[in-house]
Amino acid sequence: MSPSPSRPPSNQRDAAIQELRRGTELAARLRQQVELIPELDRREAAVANVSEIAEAMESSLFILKSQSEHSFSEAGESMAVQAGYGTYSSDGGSSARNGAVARARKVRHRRGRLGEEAPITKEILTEAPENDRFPWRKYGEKKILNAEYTRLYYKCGNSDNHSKCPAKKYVQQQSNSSNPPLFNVTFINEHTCCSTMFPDEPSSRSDSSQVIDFTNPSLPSPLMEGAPGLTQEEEDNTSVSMHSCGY
DNA sequence: TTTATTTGACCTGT
DNA sequence: ACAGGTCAAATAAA
Repeated sequence: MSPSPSRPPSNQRDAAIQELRRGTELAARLRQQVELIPELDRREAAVANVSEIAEAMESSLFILKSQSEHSFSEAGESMAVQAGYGTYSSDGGSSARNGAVARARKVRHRRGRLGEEAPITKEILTEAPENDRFPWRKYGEKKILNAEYTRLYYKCGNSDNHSKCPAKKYVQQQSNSSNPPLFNVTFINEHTCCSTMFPDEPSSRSDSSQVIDFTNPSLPSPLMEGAPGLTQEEEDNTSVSMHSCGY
């Protein structure tokens, strides 16, 4: 309805994407280097940090790419974004289905038949499945055939409030129990809420999710621990206006 | 008291 | 029939 909020020009976005790609590569190199640290504790801590850096890069890349895709095809044409170590497809093989519930006699939209857009999925392998700076709420857990660990189901913490964010993720611990354990995380749908959680900051009362506009270039990276200057009240005042932020 | 998580039931697609 | 995904009542935690 409302006109889409102003976005950075595409050339700026492309430049940012390029920089983020470079950052991702550098993080990969850095990881190789820190893996040479002889002390186990320090090595693991460093590897974890580098992984987080890489994830932050990925998230930012994904956000920017989602935006540029949207600017080309608003109507949810099949998106093909390749992002670092994550694969991205318009129908991630597992084809997330919408369930339905009889108990509540709710009529829910069925899975897209012909012409209905498939959910956007993105799969990554990570040691820290929680650490993607979005507020997730667990809604299910399931034993999966031939999987050693149960699969956990999360939806965006803003799925129930006004923004009706459709984003979900499935977390599956890899059976080869490496140390630290690896998790296969499948993201379903983009975030429409642009919310992130900053563990170091107390969440505000009655609105546990913090609404941050990731598209705002003035924002410091959420990766910086305890990053100051995030005035989310300002975001609230500007009513956030639903950026399609992706991850 | 409110909010988040757990868990068994039930759904859909294959 | 089975596997995977979702719901919502029950429960736990804040």
